[in-house]
Amino acid sequence: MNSKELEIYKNIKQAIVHQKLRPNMQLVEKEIAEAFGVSRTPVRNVLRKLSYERLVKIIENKGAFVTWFSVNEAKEVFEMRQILESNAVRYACRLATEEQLREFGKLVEVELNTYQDADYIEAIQMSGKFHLKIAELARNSYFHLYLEDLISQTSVIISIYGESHGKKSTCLHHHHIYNAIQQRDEDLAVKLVIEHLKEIEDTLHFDENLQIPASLSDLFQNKL
Amino acid sequence: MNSKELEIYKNIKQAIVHQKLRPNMQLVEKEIAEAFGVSRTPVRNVLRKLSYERLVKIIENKGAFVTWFSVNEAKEVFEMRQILESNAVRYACRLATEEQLREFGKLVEVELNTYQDADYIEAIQMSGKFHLKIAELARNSYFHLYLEDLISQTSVIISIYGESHGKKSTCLHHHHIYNAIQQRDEDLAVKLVIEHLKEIEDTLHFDENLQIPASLSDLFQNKL
DNA sequence: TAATACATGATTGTATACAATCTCTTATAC
DNA sequence: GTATAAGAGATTGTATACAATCATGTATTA
Repeated sequence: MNSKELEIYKNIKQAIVHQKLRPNMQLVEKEIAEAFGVSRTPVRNVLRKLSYERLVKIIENKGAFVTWFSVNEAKEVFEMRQILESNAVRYACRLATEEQLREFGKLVEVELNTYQDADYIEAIQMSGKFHLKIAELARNSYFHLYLEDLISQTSVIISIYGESHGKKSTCLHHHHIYNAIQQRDEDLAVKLVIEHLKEIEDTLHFDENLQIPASLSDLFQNKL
Repeated sequence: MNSKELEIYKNIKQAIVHQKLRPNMQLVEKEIAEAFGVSRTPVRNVLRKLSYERLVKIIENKGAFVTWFSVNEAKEVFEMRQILESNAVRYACRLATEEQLREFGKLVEVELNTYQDADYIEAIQMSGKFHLKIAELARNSYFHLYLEDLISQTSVIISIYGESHGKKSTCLHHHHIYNAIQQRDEDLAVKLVIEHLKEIEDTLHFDENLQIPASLSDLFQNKL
């Protein structure tokens, strides 16, 4: 992916993760192409990449839509995050250098400060960075590869089923997890990560019948 | 991905996994397009998908090449497989229905028979199916999603560093693992899976300096 | 002879034109 | 009035033409 596509990719992904683009919304190639001053070709490449990350669902001859996660799909995401992150944090405890831990400490500090003048969108971003930092410390690029996607998906899931981001507790949890890693207390760190993920999941209101309409015509099309 | 692209995708992926296309070989768009009687457009889409699966590496303005895995990358693959498969097999023990276990049993039988008239390529395929079946039984689509890729990557890694596939021991291991799952003995199943993966990894000869040339010009380019 | 510059060919990257498909409207028949 | 069919518009899918880039080979010059 070259710089032009990367630019488009980052923008769309951010719009989805920041919940500017809501689940089920259609992403029309031509509109995006015109917005970025390019042809449809690079846009199509970006939409495909996003579909492999499950942030976008492409339906043949219909188009690309921001992914709607069913209750079951959402639970799968949390389950896989628990598996990967509990392993990652264990590896992190064993493998992180003192240098890396200091850097990690700074990140946690910044997150705490960011929370003070809490911008919702910044909170999403900071929280994601925290979790991905643990993946980095674990020294296996697949942790980062997979968790990058799963964490982005979590943002969409939260935008569907709840209002969890930016909670004060998130920051405190992160700080406790950091402390455990810093003291290289594997078992405690794993326990805290699992609890943390559980708490996020528990703030959600899983309603099978919930539907966010992508447009007014969508909302009313069955009522005429 | 539509049926046309799927056809191309399956063919190229199979050629890589079956080691017809060797690591570092270039995949020229035009050649592939002509071979399948299509334009470059769908071929490019397929190559991109394969690059997201890490079977192909795309270098800007140079082209697509079958991925070469470094020793470190190879070890990451095995490490992540151990994490995912040990979890998957645990879930499988808990969640698989009796019906699913019977089906699984048949698969193991077939694998044993296939081994008798052992075709190397069939052995690769059967072994992959076994591992992916466990991912299915675990009832979380991410197991299958991730392991599908990791298992394909393993084939390429074996083609670089060793000659492990099709061993008799593989089949026996699989049978033992199946028995453990069938008896829902989680801890035993996990232990056997970890041992099995370790043994595959141990048959490899990790040589940092190993290089498979993609062509003669590649081989001699540093010697002139 | 060695090094640089230029030209050529091959390959990938992008834009665009056209084909196929789907959706929604309108018209027609019953 | 309802249901079916035809048609227009919008959107995606594919092929192709052209642009950009890279690698190779040749020629020129010191």
